[in-house]
Amino acid sequence: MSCQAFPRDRRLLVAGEYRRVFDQAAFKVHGKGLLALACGNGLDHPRVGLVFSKKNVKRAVDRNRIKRLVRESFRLQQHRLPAVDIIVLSRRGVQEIDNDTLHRQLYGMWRRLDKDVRKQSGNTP
RNA sequence: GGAGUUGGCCAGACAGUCGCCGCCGACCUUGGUCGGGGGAGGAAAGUCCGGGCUCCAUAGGGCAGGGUGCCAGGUAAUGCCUGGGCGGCGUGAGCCGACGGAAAGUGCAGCAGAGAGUAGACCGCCUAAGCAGCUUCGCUGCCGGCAAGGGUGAAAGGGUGCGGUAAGAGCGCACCGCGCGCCUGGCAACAGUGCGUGGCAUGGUAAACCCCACCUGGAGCAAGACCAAAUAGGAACCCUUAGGCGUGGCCCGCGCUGGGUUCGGGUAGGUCGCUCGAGGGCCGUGGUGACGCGGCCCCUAGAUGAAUGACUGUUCUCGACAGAACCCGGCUUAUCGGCCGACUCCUUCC
RNA sequence: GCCCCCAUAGCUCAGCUGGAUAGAGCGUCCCCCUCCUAAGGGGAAGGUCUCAGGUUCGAAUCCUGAUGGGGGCA
Repeated sequence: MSCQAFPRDRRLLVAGEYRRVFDQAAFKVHGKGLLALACGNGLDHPRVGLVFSKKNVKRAVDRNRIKRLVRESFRLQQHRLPAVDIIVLSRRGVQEIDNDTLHRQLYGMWRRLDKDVRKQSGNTP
C-alpha cells in the first residue's frame, strides 16, 4: 500500500522549502483552528509541512497530538491530493478541539484544496 | 470494625491491520527490498541547586560579589539524603523547623504612653523631721522616699513565696529560671535532681547593614570539533606599543599580536558530539541508616520540522497529570486511581 | 534548549532600594459655567497591590514557592 505510506520525500524538510511556500502561497484554505497554505511543487506527489508555535499551542502534549492528527489525515488522503507543497498552521485555541472534529476539518480542507487547484489549472491551461 | 501515620511499587491489558524513527543480518550495491528486534516519564515539567562533558590557561593569587548556616556521617558533589541534638505540634504512631552570632560595631521601632534601652514617674503608695497654708489631737501642699498595684503598648528591664520596711525594692533568703568555671557522659552538637560561683546583668530585629565559619573562575551541546560552497588578501579615517584582544566585576598573572569606526560585498548546508552510564536487576556481605564492597546477568529511545500514532475487536477497576532533545544526582510543582509492607489510637468480642 | 524582565484603579505608570498615608495623569459619575456642546472650574466613586505560605509588633515593599505575560541568544 504505497499510496498510504509517509516517507521523507512527502514532507518539507529545510527552511528554504518553507520560505518558498510562504512567499508564493497560491492557495489558502481556512478551517476551524487550522490554516493551510499551498503552492505547486512540480513533482508528481504532494508534500506537507507543519508549523505549530509554542505561542499558539502551549503544551507539548497538545502540539504532538495535533501534528499526529495532521500527518495521519494527510497519509490517508494523499492519493486524492494534487502535486502541491502544503503548510498547515495552527491558530489560537486548537487544543480545545477534540480529535473527531479535527479529523473532519482536515478531510474538508483537503477536498477544498483539491477543488481550488483543479479550478485554477482549468482556467489557465 | 473504624480513624490515622509512614515507606515502597504500578500508571489499563491482549490481538490484528495501516504508518513513523534508529539498530542488527541478508540481497541488489547511490538508495531501496525482505527478515528480526527496540522505541517517552514518575514527574520527561519548573530550571531552583549540585556534578560530569566542552571551550576559554592546566583555572592560578588577591579583592569585590554570591551562596550555605545545630552536629556527625553518606556521596562525584550539593542548599540533597541518613542518623543524632535542641525547640514546637499531636493522646499516639509520627510531623514541622533559613536552628551560628545581638557581650565587635552601626541602624530601626509610626500611634499610644510618664518612660522604648545610659530606663522612667501619669494615676498611685509612704512620710509630717523641715517650710507653708488651713476649719490646728489633725488635714493639705512643697520638699523627700518608692516602684508593689493601675493604665499605654507588639514589647515596660527575671518568676513565685517568705522575711524585711514608713512604704517598697534581689535589699536578704528558699525554690525555679539565667550567666560563668569545673566535673561526668558523648567524636561532636548537646545533656546533667552534679559541684562551685555570680548576682539579676545580657529586651526585640541579622528573610536590616554586618561579624564568624565553610563553599564558590566564566560560559553553556545554539558548548565545541571537522568537512564543504562562496568571497576581497578592499578603501578611507582615527588611536596606539606603558597599547589592544583573549566574554562575563576589578587588579596581578598567563596566552596571542596591532586595534577600532564607516563604506562596499555575502551565506547553504552536512558530519561528529549522541548515548555504556557516578547504568540497571538478582544474590551475598559490612553498617542503626543513607550507603559501601564483592560475584553473576542484562543493554534499555537517540530524533533534527523533529519518531511511540490511527482504526477495529475482546476485557477490566473505564484510564489522571502529562511528551525525551548532551547526560546524571536531588529539590519543587501537577496528578484519576490501585496494590503491598510496617506502626499508632479508639471501640467490641474471645 | 538556555538566559533575563514584568505583574499596583477601566488604561498608562509612581511608590518597593531604605517597612508604618496606596498615589498621579487620562477615563467614569455629579455640580457650576454656556442658548447647547467642547474647553475650563469644583467634587466624588473606583484597589483580594497576580496567588499561596513564611520572617516581623507590622509586608505593596523582605524571603520562598506557584501562576500569567513579555523579551533576548543560531
